Amino acid sequence: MDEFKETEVKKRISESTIRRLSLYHRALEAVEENGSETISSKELAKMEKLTPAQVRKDLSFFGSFGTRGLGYPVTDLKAKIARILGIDRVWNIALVGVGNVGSALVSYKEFARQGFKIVKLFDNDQRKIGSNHKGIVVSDVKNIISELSGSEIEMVVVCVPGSEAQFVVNDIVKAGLRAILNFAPVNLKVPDNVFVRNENMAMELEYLSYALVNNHSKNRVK
Amino acid sequence: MDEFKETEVKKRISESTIRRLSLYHRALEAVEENGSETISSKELAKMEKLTPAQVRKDLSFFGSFGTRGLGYPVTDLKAKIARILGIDRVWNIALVGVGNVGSALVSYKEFARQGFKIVKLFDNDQRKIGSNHKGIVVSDVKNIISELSGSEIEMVVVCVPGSEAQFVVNDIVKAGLRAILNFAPVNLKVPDNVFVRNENMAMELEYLSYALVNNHSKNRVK
DNA sequence: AATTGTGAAATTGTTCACAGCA
DNA sequence: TGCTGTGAACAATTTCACAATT
Repeated sequence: MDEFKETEVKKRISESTIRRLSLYHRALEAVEENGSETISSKELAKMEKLTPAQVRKDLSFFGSFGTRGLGYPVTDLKAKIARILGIDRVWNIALVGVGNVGSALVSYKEFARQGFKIVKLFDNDQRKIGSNHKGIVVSDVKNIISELSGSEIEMVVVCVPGSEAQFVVNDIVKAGLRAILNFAPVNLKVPDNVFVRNENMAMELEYLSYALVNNHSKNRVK
Repeated sequence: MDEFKETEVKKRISESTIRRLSLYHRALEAVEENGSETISSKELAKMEKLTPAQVRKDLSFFGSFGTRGLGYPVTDLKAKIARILGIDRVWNIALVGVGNVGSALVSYKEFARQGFKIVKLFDNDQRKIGSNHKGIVVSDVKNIISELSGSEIEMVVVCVPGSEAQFVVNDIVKAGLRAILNFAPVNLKVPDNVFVRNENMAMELEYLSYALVNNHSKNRVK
């Protein structure tokens, strides 16, 4: 069974590597504003509390972007990472559930700045349907399948209550979309080719609670 | 006796285990509403898309909560996990930065439901200071050190712009607090005994972007 | 018969250490 | 000399597999 490998075996890039690419990208934005032209793995690592080896290893999965003895060219590396992450373009996004969290996200600058553009809103509340949020008129979630099918929208942010989330997601999947950012505190069932990321803000507070109660102390710096 | 587990030399429990405990707790809340009295590791795993072995291993770090042949008692296990996470009590929380995200969190039901009670608000905007959000009057962030020092507040949610976050956090640390949930897109520098969790919503969209662009498929054969 | 609890094995992820290059 | 790129070593985490228990 361990004979020959296929020639085009896709390397398995770990989720943590991708998440760190986001951090590197963010750090490089800051460095670029400083005007620095190059940055070493050591400096980049320090900015995000990682190790230089980790930075080099992560980047090496995608190519050789640096110059030995010098470091990485800031602008170029930033562009390459943006390319890898697919954020060298605009993504059109729909948001379902214009409640507290939903309406906050409509105005969330960090999304816009990274090219994530919320262009459509849905809700099931008659009082909200037809109302205007930041120039976007709220549509009835009943029409979500037809409005998303074949549209320019490729991602959906779900901010509805937990009890409704699965139904909404079923419709999103029916409309043929494959990327969902879920703020509802439930585990969504989706087909294998659909990507779901969960944003669970209470979970982070629970982690802090655990840390305080268990009186952890962090690792020493070597 | 599993009572001794707590007094033993502290095992290093991984972050992922703690995060999964949050998931188990959430799942058990749902199961309890169903009225089921016991649940097997297999059922619990299925609810959160994990493996039964993972569930048993995670729980085994903290004690023997189940009965062989039967499974785990739902209400009891839920209470034990709440105890481990430290969410068997109310945590008083301050929130700094009453902008879009900040004010959404003041009304975020999931926090309240888990015993995370936002009791104090801070901002640096004169138009917001003195205003009322859900019964809480916004204080001037200038007074944050004195208002938090020795108060009943033990955690702070930071929702200020990235450029201000480090300054606010310095004051939180000066006030003696040790748990921070950070929504600003920057890496905060804090002493070793202070816990910071970062909530980076754009990062999750970036992950979705990567997944779509790289045409991943979750059921890819290894 | 069903299911836990847990060492051991397998897998995945991180760090080391150094060859290679500017 | 300084710093990258990377195989190898190491560490952490997950899964397996089965004895123990009800």
